Amino acid sequence: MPKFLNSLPMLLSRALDGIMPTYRSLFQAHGLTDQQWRVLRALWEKKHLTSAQISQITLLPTPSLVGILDRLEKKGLIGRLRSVEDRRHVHIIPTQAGRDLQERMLPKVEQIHDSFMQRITPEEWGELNRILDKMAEPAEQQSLA
Amino acid sequence: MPKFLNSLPMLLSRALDGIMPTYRSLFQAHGLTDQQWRVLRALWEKKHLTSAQISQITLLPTPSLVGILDRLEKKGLIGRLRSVEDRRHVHIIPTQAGRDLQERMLPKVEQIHDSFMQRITPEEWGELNRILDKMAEPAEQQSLA
DNA sequence: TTAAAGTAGTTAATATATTAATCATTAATA
DNA sequence: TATTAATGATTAATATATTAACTACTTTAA
Repeated sequence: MPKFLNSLPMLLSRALDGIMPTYRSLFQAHGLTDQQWRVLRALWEKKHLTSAQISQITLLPTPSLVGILDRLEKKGLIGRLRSVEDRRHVHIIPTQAGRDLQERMLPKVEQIHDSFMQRITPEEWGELNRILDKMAEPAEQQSLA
Repeated sequence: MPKFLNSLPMLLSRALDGIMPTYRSLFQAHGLTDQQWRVLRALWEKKHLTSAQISQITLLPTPSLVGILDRLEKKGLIGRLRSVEDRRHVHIIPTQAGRDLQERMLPKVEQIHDSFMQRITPEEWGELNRILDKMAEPAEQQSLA
């Protein structure tokens, strides 16, 4: 009967529920949501990225990005600039304030990451990555009429 | 620089993004969202559960459950019954239609689960559970002014 | 070169997540 | 027992996810 709790989605959700609050309290202390941080983080060391590129890196769906970018722009952390070569593209550019905020937050984010890493061995971390990527790797859609 | 993609949140998000679409297409074929299925699944073999109990089992936040239960109720899959002993509690009870739907869907859900299990060994599955639960297990909130 | 097909970003509609506040009810305590 | 504290569900406000549709712009191909 506890099969439900042992399902793959529940296992992963439980893990995320366990780790995200620690990250989130840091993000909130800097006025950001999880997703807003992800976008800033993706822009790390980049001059600019398109919305589609950010979506690919952050795994955030592009319709969600519209609002997320709106709010980051309103906070003065990024800017939007329509491309001249191809006017369909919009370059997302971190402002100086955006870069500063990233730089201030990144060490603390890495500190949290390290604290989680200390709970396991490097070998276990490698195993975790290997197993998860193997399970989630794109495959033929199975039929399920 | 690819440190971002190798973070724990991104690893787990990537895994979820990889597996959920397969489940989701099944849920959608039966007119349910991921969360609605989770609630039905939690009620499996139960006479009734309170909203708080469902939240604990499914990891769905109770404010979200209000709407989720509303929609399940509107579909005739569950019913709500205020407790007589303690009028603060509301019993969530699957209807016959709800039980029938669960029963029809469960084999296919397990089939999907099995298909993912076939990608790894039982030992790897054990490792995955052990490592993730170790990383996400509740600990002292770390300071992060 | 013009109509058709493709692309990037966005809007729209609905469902859920997050945090705080509220409401009714029950438990605890002076 | 009158008050206060605690509890369970809900509401409210804002942010995001999901799917489909749409718009402006580009590329392709007749």
